[in-house]
Amino acid sequence: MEGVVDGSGAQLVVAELVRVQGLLRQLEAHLSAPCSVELCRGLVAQIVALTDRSIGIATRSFSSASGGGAHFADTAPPMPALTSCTPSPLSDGSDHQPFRTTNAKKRKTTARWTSQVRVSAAGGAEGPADDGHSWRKYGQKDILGAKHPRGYYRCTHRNTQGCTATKQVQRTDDDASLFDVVYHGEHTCRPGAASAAAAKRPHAQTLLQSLSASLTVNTDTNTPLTPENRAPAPPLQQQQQQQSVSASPVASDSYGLGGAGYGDWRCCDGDLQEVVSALATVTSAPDHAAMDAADFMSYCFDFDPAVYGGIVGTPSFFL
DNA sequence: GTAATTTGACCCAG
DNA sequence: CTGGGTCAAATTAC
Repeated sequence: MEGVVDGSGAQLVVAELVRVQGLLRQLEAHLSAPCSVELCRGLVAQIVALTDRSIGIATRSFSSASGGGAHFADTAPPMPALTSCTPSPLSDGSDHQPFRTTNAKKRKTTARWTSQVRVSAAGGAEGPADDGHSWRKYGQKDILGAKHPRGYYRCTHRNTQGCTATKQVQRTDDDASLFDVVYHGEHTCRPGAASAAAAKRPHAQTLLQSLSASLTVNTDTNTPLTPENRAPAPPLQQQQQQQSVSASPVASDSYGLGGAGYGDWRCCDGDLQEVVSALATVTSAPDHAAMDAADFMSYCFDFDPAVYGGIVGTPSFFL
């Protein structure tokens, strides 16, 4: 197993996780003694922000280590709690060319495919988990050969801020609790300050999922399913993925790794997936402040103090 | 009253 | 001609 990513990125992620650990310990201390709810909320906010940064660092590390493109795996198996990017009904012949460049009056010409993920329903079965953005449904179509209709959404801020991001959501045929979500374009809107971080990195959970999926190990060969040995995707599709990532805010913000290439950060995919899962959970936990410290850490990190003596410590996947 | 959703029609690529 | 994506009027929700 050798998901190889950038070494400096690894150091940054470790540093961020250590800070998260410190904040969690503070939170634990505060929760075990009378304290201000606002203080705890502030700590949670810092934890979320740091986690978000870690996600961004890890994402870019993997992107650079894999040739500059984020890989939205087409063959990764499903994972608990996380979405998986699986062969989808969306990926039929027509969807291999989702970005037609036309001058069609009614068709988007600027939208680019950002990601294609499979997500589980949030709580109920009405729709996939909130991805941090506000969407407005503008259409629904029955798709040939699919059991469920496809919903079309655009960013709520399209009219006010000209944000061109769109997404398509379709319940999977085989599991009604799963949704295939295809994102087009980048968010150019500027939501309120409360969600500024999310705006800066609009699909943190999506990217995490993609990151995790991209490092899924083929258990038969014990070889990571990198783009090189994964079943070949349509060339156009790969090209589009790379284009969308290279132009994304994620790839250009201040935490960038300056084009660093392969490093010596070797990842055990199982551990990585745990970390990714934990990070994704932290950023999507419904009410961090409502949990007590033990529940919070258990929920987010499957943390057992008796075993680990720490929340994160030095992640075991940094070998 | 405003915003969001629904839904049939329209448009275009293949 | 067909299927997918979008529009926009009507409807519904807040």
